[in-house]
Amino acid sequence: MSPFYIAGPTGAGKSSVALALAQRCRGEIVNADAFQIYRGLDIITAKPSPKDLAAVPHHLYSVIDPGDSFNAARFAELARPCIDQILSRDKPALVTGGTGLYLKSLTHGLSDLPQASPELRAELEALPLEELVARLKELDPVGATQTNLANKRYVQRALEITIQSGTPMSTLKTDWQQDAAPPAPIHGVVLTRPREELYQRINHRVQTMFDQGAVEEVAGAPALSPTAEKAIGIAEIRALLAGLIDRQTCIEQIQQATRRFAKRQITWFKKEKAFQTICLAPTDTPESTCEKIFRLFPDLNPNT
RNA sequence: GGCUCGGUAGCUCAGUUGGUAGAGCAGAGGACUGAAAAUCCUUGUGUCGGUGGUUCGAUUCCGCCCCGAGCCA
Repeated sequence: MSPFYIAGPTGAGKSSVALALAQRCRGEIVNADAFQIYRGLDIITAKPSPKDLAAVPHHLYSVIDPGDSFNAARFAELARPCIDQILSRDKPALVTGGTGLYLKSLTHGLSDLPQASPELRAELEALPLEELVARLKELDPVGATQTNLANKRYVQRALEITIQSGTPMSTLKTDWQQDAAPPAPIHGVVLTRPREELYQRINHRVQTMFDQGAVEEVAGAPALSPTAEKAIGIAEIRALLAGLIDRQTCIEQIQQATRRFAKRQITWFKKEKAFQTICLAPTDTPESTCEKIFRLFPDLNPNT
């Protein structure tokens, strides 16, 4: 048995569909969102409500200290046993989230690569991009052709792998081709909406976050790790708290950043051919969406 | 009513010593193997406010009109 994935851009309604689906098929939900995994920041990361979290088993929500750094490999290490355990109890595991890389770490696995090294990273960070590119070309010429050399972060990572392992990154990376046979059958859906509607939902949701106390949440947040700090809204709300922008501007900036993020997610999921895309309409409810999913995946339906 | 500035891409503006125009932002598209809500790449034709005139040719010069802002009555 394999898990069932519920992916899609932010604001499409993944969480409520996952909840309804879990209730219908006695499933358990596993989080695949890079920020809902941290403790705290419940409002700003749009976590399911306490009521929803209590309604069916939810896993990997609020399990990482926001002062800790986290990454895709650690996610996969946590998620795999969690999924296996659910499946071993003969329950559907509904992996739900919008972080494409995290989902892919489960569907396709990650190559066996060295972990991030804060010291090396800081050292590389100090160097100009041209210098990093030159070093990569020297240490791993093949890898240099496979890396986006305009993206400093990718060049840094390629160097980090090569330097730490002593082996060129290009020979360590396993094949991740789209058409290559995945390690296991992949079942899942991408839930999306027409662009205009999705954007309206995002705008509305950000407004609601402010009504619910997003500003107070960020003001009272503990020290955040560099990774946790990247959640959309934190920088904006801090600017508001510092008096650099007003509330309306802050809301608009967060809405815009979220819309852009959703667009990037849409781009990512477009090429995830293993997932069935379901484009939802305003009239769709979590229930009606479940029916659509059951039609595509009859095995999930407990009544068949 | 008079005078002075403005009116150019969705927004803020640049520019054309007369040969129909370009930046930033917004928007759109794309990439993605341990920072991924991150990071990076690509992408700019618009009655140059309207209308007459001068000119081979006007968004550019001139007249009038319309719309803003300011000053003087």
